[in-house]
Amino acid sequence: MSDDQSKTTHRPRRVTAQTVAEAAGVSRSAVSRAFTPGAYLDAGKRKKIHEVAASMGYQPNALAAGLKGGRSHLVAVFVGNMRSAYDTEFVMALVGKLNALNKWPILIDGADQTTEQAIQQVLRYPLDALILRGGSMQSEIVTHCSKIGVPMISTGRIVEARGVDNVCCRNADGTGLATTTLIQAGRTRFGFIGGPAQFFSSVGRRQGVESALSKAGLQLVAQADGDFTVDTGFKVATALLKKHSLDALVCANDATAIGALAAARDLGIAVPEALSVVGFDDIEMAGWPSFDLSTVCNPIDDAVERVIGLLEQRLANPSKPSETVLIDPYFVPRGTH
Amino acid sequence: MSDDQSKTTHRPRRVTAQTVAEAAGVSRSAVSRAFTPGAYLDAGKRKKIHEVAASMGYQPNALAAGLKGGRSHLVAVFVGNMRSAYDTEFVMALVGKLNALNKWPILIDGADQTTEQAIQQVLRYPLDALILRGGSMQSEIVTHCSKIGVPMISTGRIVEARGVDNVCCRNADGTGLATTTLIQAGRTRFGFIGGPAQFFSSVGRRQGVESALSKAGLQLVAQADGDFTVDTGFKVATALLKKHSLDALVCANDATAIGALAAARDLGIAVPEALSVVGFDDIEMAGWPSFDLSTVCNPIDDAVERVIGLLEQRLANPSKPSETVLIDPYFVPRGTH
DNA sequence: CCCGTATCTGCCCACGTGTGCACATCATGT
DNA sequence: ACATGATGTGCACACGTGGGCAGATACGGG
Repeated sequence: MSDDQSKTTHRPRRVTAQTVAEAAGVSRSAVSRAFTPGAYLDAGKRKKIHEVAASMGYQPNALAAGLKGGRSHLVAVFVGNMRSAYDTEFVMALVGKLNALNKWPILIDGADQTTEQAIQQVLRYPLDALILRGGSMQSEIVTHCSKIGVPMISTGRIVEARGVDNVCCRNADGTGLATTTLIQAGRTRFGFIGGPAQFFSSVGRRQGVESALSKAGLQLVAQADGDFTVDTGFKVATALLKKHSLDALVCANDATAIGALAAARDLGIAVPEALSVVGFDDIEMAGWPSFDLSTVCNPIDDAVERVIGLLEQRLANPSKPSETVLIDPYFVPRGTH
Repeated sequence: MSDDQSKTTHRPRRVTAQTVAEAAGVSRSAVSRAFTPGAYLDAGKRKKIHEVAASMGYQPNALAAGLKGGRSHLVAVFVGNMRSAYDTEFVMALVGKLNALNKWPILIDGADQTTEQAIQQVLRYPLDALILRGGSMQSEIVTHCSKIGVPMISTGRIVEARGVDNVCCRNADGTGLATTTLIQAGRTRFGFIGGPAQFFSSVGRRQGVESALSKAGLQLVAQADGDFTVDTGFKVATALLKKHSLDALVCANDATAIGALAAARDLGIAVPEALSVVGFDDIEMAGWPSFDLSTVCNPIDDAVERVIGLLEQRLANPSKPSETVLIDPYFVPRGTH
């Protein structure tokens, strides 16, 4: 009796197909077939099974199903910087799309110190894919995933490796576009505030500014590195604007630009009359009335759609050659230029 | 031969313990033990196995392990509103903590139309727990989870149901605190902008304002409902400020307050000289130089820590009675009051 | 030499499912 | 009546792992 009690109360064991089969008076196979679209099963029996299953709260165990060799429907999503508004907007959009596809995103914080260990642990699941959003993934991990056959899709940073698909914005084109627009409006004394020096996107965006200026016979008056945050944008822009006389400030992302706007206001520099400020990404808050920031749209919906598309193609054909999709950014004129 | 080829190339099958065992010249059990801390195994043999495993990229399959009856280490996280800055900050913090615990968060977008279906699908996995962040979860789903024995932890909204632990902010205390502070500073003509009318947190926060005013012999001059976004905050605040002469505006969250700040500025109302504006949550951007918003901190780290604590307790003792943990908010004085 | 003990290892079962295969049932055409 | 095809169903296996159980080996004491 003590045994019975411990069995029935201590472990409220999950209801299984066998239990449902007994309750419905059919074989376990029939239950399995009842939940498999396209399987041969008498319509009446299928209905009966579904009723019994619903009353007992039965659902086929996805773990067992995934074990059988099919897809696990689990997708790891590695987020380089969870503090960044663009990355979070991106991830949230991606999560919605994956949910709609019945793929289950496991989120991993890439900024944490224990990330490498976490990735190792999560790779114990037979993942359908690993999606990288920005960040600086250890190449060791990429090699590992490639070895165990987990397809990877990188976005925001191009990873040149076997089995890695890429979706990335034409960063240089984006800042080039913005710079050209400002030049045509008569700006000549340009400053640029980047992200961390080695960051993929920061490098591309800087090049875009320099090359557009160079085509017009101009060059950067001043530049500095930030870290993609508002606070640092504020500090770096303050220092830059105090030291140099600029009439245009191109920032590597919107957060930096928003910091720069506050800096200009505090220094009494009129935007956009005396100074144009443009950002990059077009995060939601760039359009808020408080900022009304002119920026370069790094279209999230496009990118997410392409990521999803690549994922589907990859799952349909695992040996498909790797692909790199480039997304076209476009200038969004608002009130700061 | 064609068979061989299809086996070796078409399906790059996952490397299994059996393969490693053969390569290392040991039994499959030995491989399993090599990855099980505390299991009897010759130290040298364990080392050898680890080396071989590393070279082949072997990791024990977590699906199979979870199937065996232990924990799956998967935790579903249901996010009511992915567009809300507070919710995203909360989720990101939660994700980091779960990662550190080797629990794998599966994110589900609660705002999507297909949410109910998605939840049903994800419940096919034997989840360790389901964490609800805000939103209005169908009670049907709560009942279902309770039936199949998946523990739930709700945060941001108190769910009274069997098997649901709660972590929630003392919303009324928070706005009460802010209101009292403004009264002591001499404010008398109060307005309040809430969230959607039926929202749990909005109701509590409104009550806090009304009760604090009532204690001081005052009452609300004007109030309206928003939807917790900046844009709507701007519109609603504009309407409110045009119609009524207020000297204090309490907003149900920071986004609404940020919209209200822009509205006041556009209407030429000086903040904080002629009007105090306070928000709720203390999201990161409330502290940005552009806003410098006085607000009520709804401490994320505290709440996440309590959620994690409840999760650990629940896993250690599944029959532990449900618990409701209340978090104390506190006023954060900045530049808008 | 024998026995007890401590340490190590292999066999085998259970976990819950999907599905190939063989078989059963039944309607239909000749 | 019999062959044939269509439709439905149960058996049994495989998926990859953890761990219980018993057997093997080594070692030391009597």
